[in-house]
Amino acid sequence: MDESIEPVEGKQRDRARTHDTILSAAKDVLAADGFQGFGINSVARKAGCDKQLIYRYFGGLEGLVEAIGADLATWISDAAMAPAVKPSTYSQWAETLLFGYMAALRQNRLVQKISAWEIADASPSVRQLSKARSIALGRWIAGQRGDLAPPAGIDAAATNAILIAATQHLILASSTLGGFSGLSLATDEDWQRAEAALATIIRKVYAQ
Amino acid sequence: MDESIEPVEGKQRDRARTHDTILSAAKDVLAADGFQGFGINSVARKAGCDKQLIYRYFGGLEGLVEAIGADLATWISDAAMAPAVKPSTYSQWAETLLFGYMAALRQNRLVQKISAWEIADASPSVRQLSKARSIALGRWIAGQRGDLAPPAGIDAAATNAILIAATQHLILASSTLGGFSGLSLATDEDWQRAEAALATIIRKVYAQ
DNA sequence: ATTATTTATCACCAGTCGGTGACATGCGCA
DNA sequence: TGCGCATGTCACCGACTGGTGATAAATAAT
Repeated sequence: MDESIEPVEGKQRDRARTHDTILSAAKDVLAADGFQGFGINSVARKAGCDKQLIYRYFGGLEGLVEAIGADLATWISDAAMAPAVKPSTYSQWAETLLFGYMAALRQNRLVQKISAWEIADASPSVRQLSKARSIALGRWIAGQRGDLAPPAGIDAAATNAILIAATQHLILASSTLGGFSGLSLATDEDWQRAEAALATIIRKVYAQ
Repeated sequence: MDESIEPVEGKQRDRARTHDTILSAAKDVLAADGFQGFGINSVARKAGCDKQLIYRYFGGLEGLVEAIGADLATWISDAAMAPAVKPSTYSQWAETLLFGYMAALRQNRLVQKISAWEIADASPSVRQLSKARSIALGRWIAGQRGDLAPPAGIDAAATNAILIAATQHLILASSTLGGFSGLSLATDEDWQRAEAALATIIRKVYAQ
């Protein structure tokens, strides 16, 4: 008999490859079915391998989540491009930062999900992932920081938190509900409208 | 023997009472453990009765969720008090509406949870509850609507959606993370600071 | 007093979960 | 060649899940 027929495509005794397959399957399950359907069995099914391997290579679910977190260490720096022009006013700087964050978050579904779980669920696994997300975000903001000062009499920290909260909430709502509070957020035009409104707020609040 | 000793407190063959016990246990489980731990068995355990009764009185989990939704029909009208003075500018009206919503949402943990699940999870049960929430909210807003017009050149619908999104996100983040984006939201002073920043935004954007 | 009906409980089902120990198989090394 | 280790597979465990049919017990109707 010729046993070289059909090597079964992937059962090729390659630890590194299997490791990566599991990791990517885990991220898929997480992004698709949420933390609800996330478990040893579902990840193993998705990866097409035995769950025993997850224990061997990651030490169980906990280690798997840790590995995903490590994989997320640079999500925002990878996604948000550097500003084209150096901002010359605090208002410009805030706008650049907010839109950079918006673009980066919009194109990473997994990070969106994590941001949503952060406020919906307080399970240890979520904490782990949200910590990784937060660290990456903090590093990115620190890198963007300039020496511009906000106008006097404005609580910039609170205002920025509000603007970021709004941005984040709109993105999360759009990806599950397709909009928020009567504002549709499906098409690019919808988002241009939202961006325009945000820009107006920033300019009016941070007007020198 | 005296069999009147110890009537076992609640196993008194009272359908209405058992019905209410189950409903309130369901809301407790939902608010405490989230949708994760919400199920026939856990609700029955919490209510201290047999799960069969949930099928009999509510037709299963689905009917139970429906009943909870009906219970939520007036959450915001019950919580948000009527404005003390009738607003005379659009800016004032927006501020009143936003702070009313904020107060109502802050004091109802279950509705907070539902709002969070809305954007984190898309399960049918969540959709059901979030629909009930949304209807109650819409009715309330319609009741508050006046005949004031926003300043020209301002996209009021988008701006209001942004402000509501920010408010909602800050509340949800505060109850699970204790704050957002470096802004602490634990004490009343923290919230006064957030409210002040929101009021400033509204006044600057909606300045006539 | 004797039925009927409602209310509540129990035992059990198939299925899934996370987790583990035993086993097969292929690869590199001696 | 054969040995040993790394890789992958399988069968099984106890616990839990949603769901259902049969049964006990208390109340209402006759």
